[in-house]
Amino acid sequence: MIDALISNLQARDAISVEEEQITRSLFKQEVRFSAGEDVVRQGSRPGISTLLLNGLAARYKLLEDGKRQITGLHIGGDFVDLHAFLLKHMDHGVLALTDCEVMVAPHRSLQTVTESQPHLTRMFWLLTLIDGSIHREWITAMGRREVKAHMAHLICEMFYRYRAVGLAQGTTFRFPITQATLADVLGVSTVHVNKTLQALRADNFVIWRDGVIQISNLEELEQLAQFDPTYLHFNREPR
Amino acid sequence: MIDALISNLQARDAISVEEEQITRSLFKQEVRFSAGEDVVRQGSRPGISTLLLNGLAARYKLLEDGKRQITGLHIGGDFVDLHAFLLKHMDHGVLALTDCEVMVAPHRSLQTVTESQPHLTRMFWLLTLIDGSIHREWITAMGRREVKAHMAHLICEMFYRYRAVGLAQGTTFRFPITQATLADVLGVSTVHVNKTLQALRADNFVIWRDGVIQISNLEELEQLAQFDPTYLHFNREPR
DNA sequence: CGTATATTTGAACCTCCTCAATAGCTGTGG
DNA sequence: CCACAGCTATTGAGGAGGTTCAAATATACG
Repeated sequence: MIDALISNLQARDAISVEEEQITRSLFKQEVRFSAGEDVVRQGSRPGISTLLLNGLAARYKLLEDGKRQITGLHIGGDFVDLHAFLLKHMDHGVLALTDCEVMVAPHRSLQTVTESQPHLTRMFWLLTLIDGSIHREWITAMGRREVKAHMAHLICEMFYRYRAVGLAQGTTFRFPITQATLADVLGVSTVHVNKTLQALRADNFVIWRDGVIQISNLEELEQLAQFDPTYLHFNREPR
Repeated sequence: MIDALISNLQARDAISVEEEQITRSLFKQEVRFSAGEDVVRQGSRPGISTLLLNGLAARYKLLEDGKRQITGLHIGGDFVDLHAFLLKHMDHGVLALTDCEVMVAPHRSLQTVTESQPHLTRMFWLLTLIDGSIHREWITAMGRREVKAHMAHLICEMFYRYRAVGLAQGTTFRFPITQATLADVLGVSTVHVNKTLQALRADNFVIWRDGVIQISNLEELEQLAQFDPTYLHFNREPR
């Protein structure tokens, strides 16, 4: 199931057979986390980086007053804490929102890649740059979109990302997140998430039940969200 | 004045004399931008990356409805659009907030670095990862801090960053940003920026006049902001 | 000295929050 | 098989934080 990572790479540039093999060989033992468990702890210094095979995970920061903000969502095929390879210190945590299967790559293996595989190194670098690009879009959504448009934007983003790894059927995809968690993504209260969600349903933008989202009209939803998928950089070109 | 970039690198790991020379040789012609000019245009595909020598610049996104969100601030020594080297397409613009001097590095030179200088490559990668780390902190501030604390947090961050490149005298530093621009950083209205700033002044946290900030009591300001400089990764270690 | 830019102020309004209670769902043990 | 616990979703009401609009007041510049 490292295939999803390969898909994510192939979606951005051609990956040679050798590079694919090297990438696959990076990951050793498989580990499972239950929903609610920390995959990576805030403040730790991991010697490994984590590839999410399946499940939903969140990067988050805790404030002293107990508030939580989720700064990123990750699905199968995401190299969740690749950045720890160079940052060394985790300034945030990674939480399993559902049961998760992951595989881990020792940092010394990644080091070897950087010493001998320039193109693959650039591709890994690229993955972290796309994370950054998503961060910028989220900042924009938090600062300058009202909550309804922000939520619509998030739905669009997750749809494109799930589809890219083959986890969407038409415009339907599984996105098992609770409203309380969603509140920590959007930076608003749970109550407001609930009411906003109802507004989206009432206007027939989405059908969202039992952790499954069905986008009724993608074009209209994108318009509401002012969504432009460019920032996900799903274009294949020499990097 | 590439020194500030070297400082930024040296602050995170030892850089060899050879690496320093290679880094310096990357940058060719010097270019000047006046306040208000675009350094990099949203939607463009630059063949070069830009090092800011001095001045203040902002990354920003424009929404269709005319709203603007600033997603990052950059000062002398910041490799402003290094990420364009691999992302290729600019999903946001970079704006000179004051007159700016920059130098540019052709992407093919950066390509050469990645082919032959693994450690330097990792250091450049690291710079983009620190940008990402700052993005996460901004997301958290936007989502879970009230405006007063958010503003305090930004002041703390800019102080640490200016100090790291030798541009702070004690707790005083030049930060020539208008309140309207600050509003686009914090994601609030200009009116509210003004009132929040007055509150910070009234409580004697800062003296901010003519583009110069003097932090009256850093410790108290950091407490108000719940500021922890860890995310700036100002620690020197093997990367 | 007039024009443009930046800051400051006031008032009405609205988004979103907090607090608190209700209702539905799922799994577990007696 | 029911009772209960625990989690998730939903609802209502009052209140705080932040917005918008509009105008007044600096401040800078040629």
